[in-house]
Amino acid sequence: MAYRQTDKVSARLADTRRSILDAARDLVSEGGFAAAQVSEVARRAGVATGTIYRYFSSKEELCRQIFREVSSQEMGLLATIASGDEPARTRLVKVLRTFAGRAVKGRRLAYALLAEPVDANLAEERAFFRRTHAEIFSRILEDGIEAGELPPMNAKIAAACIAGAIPTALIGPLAPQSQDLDKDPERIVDEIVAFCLAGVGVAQPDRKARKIERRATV
Amino acid sequence: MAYRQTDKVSARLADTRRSILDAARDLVSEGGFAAAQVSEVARRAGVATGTIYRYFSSKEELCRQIFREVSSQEMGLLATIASGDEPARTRLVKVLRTFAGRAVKGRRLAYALLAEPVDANLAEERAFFRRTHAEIFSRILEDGIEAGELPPMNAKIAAACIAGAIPTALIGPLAPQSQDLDKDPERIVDEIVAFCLAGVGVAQPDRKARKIERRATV
DNA sequence: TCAAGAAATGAACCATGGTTCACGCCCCCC
DNA sequence: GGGGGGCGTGAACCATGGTTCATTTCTTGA
Repeated sequence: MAYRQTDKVSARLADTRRSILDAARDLVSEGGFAAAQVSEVARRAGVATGTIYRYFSSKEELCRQIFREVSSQEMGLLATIASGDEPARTRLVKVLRTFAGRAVKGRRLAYALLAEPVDANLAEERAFFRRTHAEIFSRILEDGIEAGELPPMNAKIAAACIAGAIPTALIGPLAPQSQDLDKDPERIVDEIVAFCLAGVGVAQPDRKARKIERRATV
Repeated sequence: MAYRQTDKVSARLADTRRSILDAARDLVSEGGFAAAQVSEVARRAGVATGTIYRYFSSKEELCRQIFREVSSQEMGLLATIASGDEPARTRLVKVLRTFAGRAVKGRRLAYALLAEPVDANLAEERAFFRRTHAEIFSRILEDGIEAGELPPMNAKIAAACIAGAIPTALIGPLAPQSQDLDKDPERIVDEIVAFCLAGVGVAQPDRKARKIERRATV
């Protein structure tokens, strides 16, 4: 025996792994998963193509990691708001505004996570991500129905509608022009959230009330 | 000069073209665009692979044709309802129920048209399709707002929300189990349409009224 | 310093699936 | 019926992009 991994080395390995993940994530948030070609990731991370395969068994696994890292961060944010002890309607407004607001800010990334064409394996990961969204929405709705804050409805279906409406109205061919989104994102987010709230039977607050609630979100 | 295309020949050519298109469309509605590989289309149509290229300059063009044929049929259906002279709210209900109803019935095809990963060129075609949908919705909404049947809102954004909510709630990972959709499609369609109507400020009709309107849709 | 083994390398490899093309056949007109 | 095409064929070709692996370059303990 003449070689055993020392701390210094394993730290360097961890660094390399990290820099590969970072490179991949950057590429994804710039140009979607399509831009994250193995050789390009390697170039960015400053390693050889083959090196990627010492850290990830396949491109698919690398992409999956990226997906998990990014999406779990987003979901954590929403889950925290959702599990607060405020009234359901308040939590609902905050969650929707946060979801929409973050999608606007990180449009390219949101596109990659929610809408970009990906292959079957990544699609699974995405399905999980979206289902978690829907579950967060639907749990709040159920709370609200139980508490009499919201009218009775099929919460799962309403949640799916919300999870479809918000990204569609913000990303992709039905979204407003990108420049308009940058110019006045709040107005557009307001409008979309208003649609969803009305959809689940929340009477619209007037503009002044809206402004107050707005402060409470990311 | 010793050859000029005769009627018999051009009829045969048209037939072949048609059978290629049919084969491709069948494959798409069975397994999405992914299943429509050139060699497979050729096999189904009973011609050689190379023959496809005597009728279509590329696979992309073939797919585009399929897309147009199928989607223009769907859009025509909606456009007809939309341009009727009934009150905006009635037209809206009919259009939404038709859109949702057809998506449920032809789920695989709807998936291919609306959600399946496709490459950039087909994505353009899809964008057109979806924009047309949104335009149909938004025109009705504008009519309704103008007539005082609907509250003021940004019709374009609301239309995008609708165009996102309905497919998301019916197709893909957030849709109910396929067997549940088959068991009682109407109930689910009702629920989704109710969400969208509420979203644009239409007070919910009670169940009896709904049943009457239901008869009026495809 | 040296041997043993891990880590890194990147050019070659391979799988997939669209596209081409040299050839044979059929159709038209003289 | 013969010649000048267009039409049909399908095996070969090619482009893309992920994956491998023989080789080289560290690292480590003796």
